[in-house]
Amino acid sequence: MAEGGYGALTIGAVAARAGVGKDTIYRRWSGKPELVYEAVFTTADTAVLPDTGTLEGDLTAVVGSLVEEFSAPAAAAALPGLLADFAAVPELRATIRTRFLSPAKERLTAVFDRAVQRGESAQDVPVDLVLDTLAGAVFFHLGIVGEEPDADLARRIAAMIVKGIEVR
Amino acid sequence: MAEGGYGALTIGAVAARAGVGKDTIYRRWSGKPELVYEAVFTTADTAVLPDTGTLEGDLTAVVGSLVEEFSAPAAAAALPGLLADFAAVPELRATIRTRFLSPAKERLTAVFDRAVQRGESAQDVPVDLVLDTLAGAVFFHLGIVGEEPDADLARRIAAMIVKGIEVR
Amino acid sequence: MAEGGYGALTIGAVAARAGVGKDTIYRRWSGKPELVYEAVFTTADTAVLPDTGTLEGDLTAVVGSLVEEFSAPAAAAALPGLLADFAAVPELRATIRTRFLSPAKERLTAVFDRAVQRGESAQDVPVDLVLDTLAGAVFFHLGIVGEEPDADLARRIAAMIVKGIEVR
Amino acid sequence: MAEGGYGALTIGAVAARAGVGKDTIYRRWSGKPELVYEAVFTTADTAVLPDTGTLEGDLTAVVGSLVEEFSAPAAAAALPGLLADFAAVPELRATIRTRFLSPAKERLTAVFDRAVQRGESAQDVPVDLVLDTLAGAVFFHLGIVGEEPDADLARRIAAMIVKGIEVR
DNA sequence: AAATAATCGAGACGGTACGTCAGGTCTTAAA
DNA sequence: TTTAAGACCTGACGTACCGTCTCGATTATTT
Repeated sequence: MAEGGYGALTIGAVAARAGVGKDTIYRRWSGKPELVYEAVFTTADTAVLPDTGTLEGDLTAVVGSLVEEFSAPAAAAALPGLLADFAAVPELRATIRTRFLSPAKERLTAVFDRAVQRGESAQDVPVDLVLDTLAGAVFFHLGIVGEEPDADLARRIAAMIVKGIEVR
Repeated sequence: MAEGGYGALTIGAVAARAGVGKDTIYRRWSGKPELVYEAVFTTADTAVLPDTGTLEGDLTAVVGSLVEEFSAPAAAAALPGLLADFAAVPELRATIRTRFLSPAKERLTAVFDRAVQRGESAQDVPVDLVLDTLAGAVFFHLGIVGEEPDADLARRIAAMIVKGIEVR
Repeated sequence: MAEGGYGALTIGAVAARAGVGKDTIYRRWSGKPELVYEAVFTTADTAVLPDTGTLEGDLTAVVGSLVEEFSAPAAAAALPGLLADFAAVPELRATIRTRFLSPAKERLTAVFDRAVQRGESAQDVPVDLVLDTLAGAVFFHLGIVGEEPDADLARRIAAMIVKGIEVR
Repeated sequence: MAEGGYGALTIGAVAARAGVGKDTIYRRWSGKPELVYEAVFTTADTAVLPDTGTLEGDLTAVVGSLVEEFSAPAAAAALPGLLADFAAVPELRATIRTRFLSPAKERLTAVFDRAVQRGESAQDVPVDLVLDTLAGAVFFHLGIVGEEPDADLARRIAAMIVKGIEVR
């Protein structure tokens, strides 16, 4: 992944470098997308997000973890091609949210629960849409356009969006 | 594009269906990405955006045009693979903003100019980041996750983001 | 063998159908050629050839037994590929005469002994060459060209050759 | 062919050594059997057989040309596997006589015509059966059993068979 | 009767070849 | 000069079998 990117990675080369037959790869993964996904995005991020006390602070932390996830070298190289391959197959497409966003969704839900209790947020926040927006922003900015992972990025994106959620 | 998606479209098939030699294709386009880009995203959207009088209204209109652009059948089928191919080559990657977002950027700039004059918005709005966020949200929601193009989507995304820009 | 021929027969399929592990096959036979040979050509033909009283009659009986051996369904399906595999390995090639022709050779030797005693044949008949010719004729006619096993075939081949051996 | 035999010859290796893509091979030949056949057995043997004046002499010449054809290094290495592959496919099997024996058949027919005119042979000689016998003898002796091509072989086989054809 | 050894089925494994496909370049003959 | 047609080299694909190997489970043998 790091050497040539998603497109240049071939099952045959992976097998050869692993000292393994191609069959052994195909026995465990159905193809390149599954293999790369598992290799790159399975380091379960179990760190508990801090309770910063404000919606904006919490949201910045969530976006920060997305930035971290999407800007890791292997991930950045893999993401566009990987998502394209998933999106090309209806069955795989349906799993994208779960695969890439389920930890973020849990965190986001917790963040909103706290915000509701503090009275900062309404109860009917459309979590999936917010998540798509956050992830889309990070993915497009880093993965597609290829901007460097600005240290301040998470804060700026979070700030932009938090206002639309807060109860004024 | 519409029949099999970006992955299933081959230069050979395009040439054959066009009753043309492959060379004739390569004489005009450097490869599949350029060909598909020009075929799908070149219907210059020249419609002038209405001046709705409010930042939120104007922004909704901009996001609406993005939704329209990204959810056209051929575009939705092409986008993920197309962006992945562009993103895989540094030279092409640098052109993504221009290619896909330049009309939207013009509009967005105009919208912000008006908002500044109305006192709704500060002068230093980071247009590119806002644009990445809007485009990312729309692309991820429609192109990747594959949600149907909700009629209300543009308004909801715009509403979410406009608050972060408005001067309170 | 009967279902798909020698080429379509795989050790794995044999093992599976036998409800046996592949190792169990390899523990008993060194590979496909040995396995098929033993399965198809080991039904020891112990029938004693009749003493017809003439060289031609005896020879017809010998050729007849060759025809019978080579035209059994499994044998006809196996022979070309089997012989090719044997012929490809020098050590196995050396065993072909013994494996496939030793019963016929015994009979042929006996037939010639009787013919010499009757004065029908010289003493220095080149048994191996005659045998190669008889076997080659039968194998080529049935196994390769694939002619149906004509009931009269043995007599016609024997008649053709007996004249060259008889003392005139 | 000469280096590893029919079994060790692969389309990929042929293509590589020829500096050619595999597709180019498959575009011209349907597979290994056709490729090897054309490479090894297409050097049309156009030499006119001499009219020796006797059936035995003529027949020796015909068998001699078969011996020559089947004992050329590439041919000897190819024949068993090649015939096995042809014999395994009904459509190809039907072509074996034509492919390998048609020049010999022409010669044999001419030889018999002359023999009939000289009164040495009956008119109803079963040419195909004689040819199968001659070819089978040569093939089995050289190709399968692997005997060295004895200089005298053609004469001995011809002598054995001519008697069965001659009118006595 | 318990401990040990041998044998087995299942099938994973590293290899190698298969035949197909698309990419992008090239050659040819006709327009 | 440009074109349609398609051959060409390259390299990856996903599949099939090879013969070896490692597993447990099941028998047999020994203690």
